[in-house]
Amino acid sequence: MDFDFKQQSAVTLAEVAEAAGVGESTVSRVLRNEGSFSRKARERVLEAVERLGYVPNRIAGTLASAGSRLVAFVIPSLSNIVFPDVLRGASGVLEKNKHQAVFSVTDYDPQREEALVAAMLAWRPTAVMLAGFEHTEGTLKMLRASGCRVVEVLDVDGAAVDLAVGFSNRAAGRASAEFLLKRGYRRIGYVGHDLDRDTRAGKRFAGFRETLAASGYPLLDREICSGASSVESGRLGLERLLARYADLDAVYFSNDDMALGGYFHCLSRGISITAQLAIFGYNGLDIGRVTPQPLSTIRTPRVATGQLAAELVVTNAPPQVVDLGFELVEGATA
Amino acid sequence: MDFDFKQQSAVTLAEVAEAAGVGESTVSRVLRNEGSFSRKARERVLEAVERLGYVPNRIAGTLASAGSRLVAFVIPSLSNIVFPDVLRGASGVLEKNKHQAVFSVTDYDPQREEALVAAMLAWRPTAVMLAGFEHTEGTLKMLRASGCRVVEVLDVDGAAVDLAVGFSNRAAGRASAEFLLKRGYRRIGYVGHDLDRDTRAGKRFAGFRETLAASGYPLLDREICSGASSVESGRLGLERLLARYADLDAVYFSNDDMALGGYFHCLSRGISITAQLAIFGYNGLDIGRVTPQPLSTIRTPRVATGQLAAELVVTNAPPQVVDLGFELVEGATA
DNA sequence: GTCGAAATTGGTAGCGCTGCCAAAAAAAAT
DNA sequence: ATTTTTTTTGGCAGCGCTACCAATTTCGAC
Repeated sequence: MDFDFKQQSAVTLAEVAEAAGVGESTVSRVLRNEGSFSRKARERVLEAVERLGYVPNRIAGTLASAGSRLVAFVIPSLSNIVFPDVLRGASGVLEKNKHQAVFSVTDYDPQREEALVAAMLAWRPTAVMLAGFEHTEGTLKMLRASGCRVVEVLDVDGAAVDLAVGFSNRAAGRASAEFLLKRGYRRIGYVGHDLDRDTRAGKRFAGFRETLAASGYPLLDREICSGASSVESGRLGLERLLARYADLDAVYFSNDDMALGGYFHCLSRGISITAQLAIFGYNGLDIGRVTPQPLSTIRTPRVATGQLAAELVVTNAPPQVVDLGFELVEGATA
Repeated sequence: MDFDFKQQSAVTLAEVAEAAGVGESTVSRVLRNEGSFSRKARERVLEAVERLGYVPNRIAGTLASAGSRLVAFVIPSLSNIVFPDVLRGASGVLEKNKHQAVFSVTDYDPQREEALVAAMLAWRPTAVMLAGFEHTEGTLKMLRASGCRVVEVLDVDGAAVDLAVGFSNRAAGRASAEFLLKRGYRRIGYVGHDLDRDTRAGKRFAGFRETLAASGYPLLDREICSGASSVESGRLGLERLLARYADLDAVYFSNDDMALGGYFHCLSRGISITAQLAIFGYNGLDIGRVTPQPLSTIRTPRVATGQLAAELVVTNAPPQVVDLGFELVEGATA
């Protein structure tokens, strides 16, 4: 299976200096466009760089100077569109500011998160971005000791290490409940995915139940599907829930994927949406806007979260928690 | 806006060595679990590491030794689920093999791709992964000169620089056309997104048209939506196409996102699917399996592509092109 | 033309780690 | 107890770059 591959290109800054007939420092200054150098020196350096096909070595550069301009993302998942969205927002800003994104996936496991944070810190990133506030003691300790910026995204209900950008999941849950109650729904159920792992979904659910309980129309039943959220498990979850409580009049789903599953279940079974059963989701996915009846949901600023998180990092902003809020989309399913 | 933040943790290997009362080399060997050292030395080192909260510096390590164990992904987009899927597959394998993923997003722009590849190579990655075979001359030149492994994913129709893992988009287009023809559809249209940028979608379309033309039932019309693929533009595209050709009996979409938009359009307008109009997609998204009528589409091994690509890299396999194939999902919409 | 200020330049000491090598210690063989 | 073999150990030279500083050149003003 093994195979001998040629070594890395060996053109170094010293060779460029030699070829250009200038000193190493001059090459370094020209390439970083920093400090002073003559027009002539610049031309000779650039010519040599071009001719030799020199590619600077940022490993060496970082070691010699200060910042790595590396931003480490330690995210729970890539299947849940939320995280690619945050990455997308952040990556645009980072690229514009000559930073690099590195990432690892924890699969919602705090122990893995700890290991991955350690691995990331070995690259001496400028900042580490994590989802939410729930981390192991070890993770927190490492982050605090690392001296690099820490951004906890997609939540604001908790104690931030340094920076935090997101919105209140608990408030989103409450707003969803209030909306359903206002619309007159009373026999309400919940279909969700694994809450222990996805603590933000857990917070939404907590806020939701709390509001229902306070209103005098407590949650009737819930169906928790093990594993990650998916359209299929949303469908299945609703089917199971309805088997137990056929007379539910509204169901809150842990997110839009699950809700779409529920929506399709209703379509398939001829369950009239809103007349017989209301459906409410979370996230505000694009697809939910194009279904024959637009999905009632809460739209979250995921891309903006990534963007702002990245901006705070590149501008070296002071520690703060930014609540970007969310928007309730009335839609037509509740 | 600026803010003074404490410097990086300054614990170095030398300090650990000092604290443990051993030489630097011994610390290095213990931490990498390589070479020989006594049980006692190991204990003292680990104790000191723990006590000082030492985090190895891979920047320095990489500079001193050989591989960075960094794998660079230069992908067109994070909105198109295809790429997060590939990343997901690869990231699992890479983490298992102590490699790190770095990425940048080109937004389907070859010029940006070139700039980003240059930026990536500055990190001296073990491998660079790109989408498809269409790159600028400059990109190819740099990649070849870099000496690092190159993996071109999600396509096999073209000349690979080194490794390639994917499937034939052209063949997928042909298979889709054959399927529709076999089902008896004759008045066929196409709704797609920007083909110049997404060359793989372009290849599918080319294969599709080719087969139709050869069959004597050439493509009747097409609607190209500018911008990225989305459910909304699929819906809109179909609406426009039907305004011109009301009597189409089947529509091929550039992917499942677009196709779902078309599907929803039919649902909304009461267009009977298959009886009046057939819909065919591409990708095999999960959501297409749960709609009341499962989407007819081609399922592609995206996660497996990422996995295999990563495996070939970590095992340093010889240059090769691996065609992972695809699966036609009959579904119920065509 | 001379002089001081400003612009430009190159040498060199690290950055923190690993690889190499020779020295020291421990174990095995005599 | 001595020699040989094996295991363990530490010193130190880089890896390729940037930061710092001192040296040199250029420039404008007098």
